[in-house]
Amino acid sequence: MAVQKPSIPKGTRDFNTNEMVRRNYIFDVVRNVFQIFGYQPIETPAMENLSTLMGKYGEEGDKLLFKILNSGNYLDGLPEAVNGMEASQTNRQDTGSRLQYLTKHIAEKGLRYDLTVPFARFVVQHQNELVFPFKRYQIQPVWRADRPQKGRYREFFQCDVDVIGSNSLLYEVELAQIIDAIFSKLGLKVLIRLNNRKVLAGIAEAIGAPDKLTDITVAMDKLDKAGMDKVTDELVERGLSYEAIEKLQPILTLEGKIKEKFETLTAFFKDSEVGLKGLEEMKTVLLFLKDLGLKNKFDFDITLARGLSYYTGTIIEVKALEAAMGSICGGGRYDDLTGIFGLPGMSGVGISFGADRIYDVLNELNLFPEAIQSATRVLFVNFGPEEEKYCLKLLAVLRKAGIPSEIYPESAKLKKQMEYANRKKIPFVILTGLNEMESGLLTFKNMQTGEQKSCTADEIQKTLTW
RNA sequence: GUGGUCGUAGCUCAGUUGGUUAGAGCGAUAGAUUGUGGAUCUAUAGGUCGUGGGUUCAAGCCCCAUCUUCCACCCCA
Repeated sequence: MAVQKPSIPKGTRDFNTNEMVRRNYIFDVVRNVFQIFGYQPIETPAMENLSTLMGKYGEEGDKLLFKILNSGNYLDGLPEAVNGMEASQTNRQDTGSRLQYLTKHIAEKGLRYDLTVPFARFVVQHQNELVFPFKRYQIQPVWRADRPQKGRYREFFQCDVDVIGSNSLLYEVELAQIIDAIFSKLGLKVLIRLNNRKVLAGIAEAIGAPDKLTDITVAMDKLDKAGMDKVTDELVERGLSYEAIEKLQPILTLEGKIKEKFETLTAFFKDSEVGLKGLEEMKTVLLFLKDLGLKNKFDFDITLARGLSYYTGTIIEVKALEAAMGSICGGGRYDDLTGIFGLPGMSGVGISFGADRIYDVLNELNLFPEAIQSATRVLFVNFGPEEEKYCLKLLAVLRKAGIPSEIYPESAKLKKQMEYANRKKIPFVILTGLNEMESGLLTFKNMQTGEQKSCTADEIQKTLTW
């Protein structure tokens, strides 16, 4: 058989031991903070029924879903018409609908696109077993059939925290605290941007275009990247009247202190109930945060939009201040995500940390602690069968004391064994030959400084115990 | 989905207007050194030039397709 070149699918990656140690460091920090705030873990399957996933992420999202081909002869039961259509209908629209029809028949499962929608499904399915408000965290990979580029992968890990079954704004505050705690622990300076969908709805209402909410937000979101001219162009393109745009512009360029933004917007929203409600919510959250004194900066940013269609209240996005990377954490409140699965009136709020992007940023800024680099702390050199037996007992003692340790598997040349320790960055080596066995004093070498001394097993254990 | 970009040894990269047997550095392995790693020296191994077609007397180099990498747009973590 011909040898095939090993490879993995586009946008996926292997992680070597070094990378995994660092990734686990991130997961550990995140998990610990989640737990401290009283969240509990769940997991859901990598694949969901397509009916669960479709239509939850907007039109774009549907296209980015990885679909799983049915097992068996998936062409069975497919109407002849689908194949017959091929020749006769060639225009693009028909191809589209034919594809949609075909997909529905040959694929009924898909890989999850995020953790929030599966969570909503989970909550509805297990509603009778859960205690509400239900606080859960979930750290698992998700998949998107996107084109890979900087900070964008087809398989990546999300770390979600959500609470469902309460509309208390205390949870918004709690999530901001979680963000602050995690990034502080990771040593990453971030900006927490906050906004509220109701504020955005209020803006659309106040400029007389309530039906254009999505168009307005999508365009607005690009303000810092594209600039006012481009945003205006896009708004025109999306069918907004000049009058509306004129009203919108002063709001978009709103700068300065949070207090001033509130004053301007309160006046702006005098006829918009939803806008005022959004402002009220924002005010509550921001006052709490101000009082709590977070380590990281936060800001009320009305240009923050966030695409996912299910958000209804607060929206949150976090950016690293010292690295060029998209958002590394985002989320918001969704008032009725469970409604579609038959459980209405269940408000939830949650955020998602993008582990892979956080990794890239920490790596770029050299923020991974040195101490996590090596796993094994001490290596026993192997001098032969007798010595082996002797060392195995000492090894068991060290391991029982919680010291990661190992023995070289054969009595190879010392050079080779030392090199092994060196390359694995094992900080200490114990040499136990016949001399040492007789005297009971082991040769203990520090690989970093190069110095070595004779010690008893007890002394070594003490040195290695922190 | 749209536009661009990259691919030669494990890694980073040379490779002339298309012309014999495709090179270097680092790394790896072995030895110099039989109880001591990092430094030095010596030797050795390692390549279907991403893949598949095509043009040509001749292709790493030119053409087409395809896969992959990276980047921008769209969208997003």
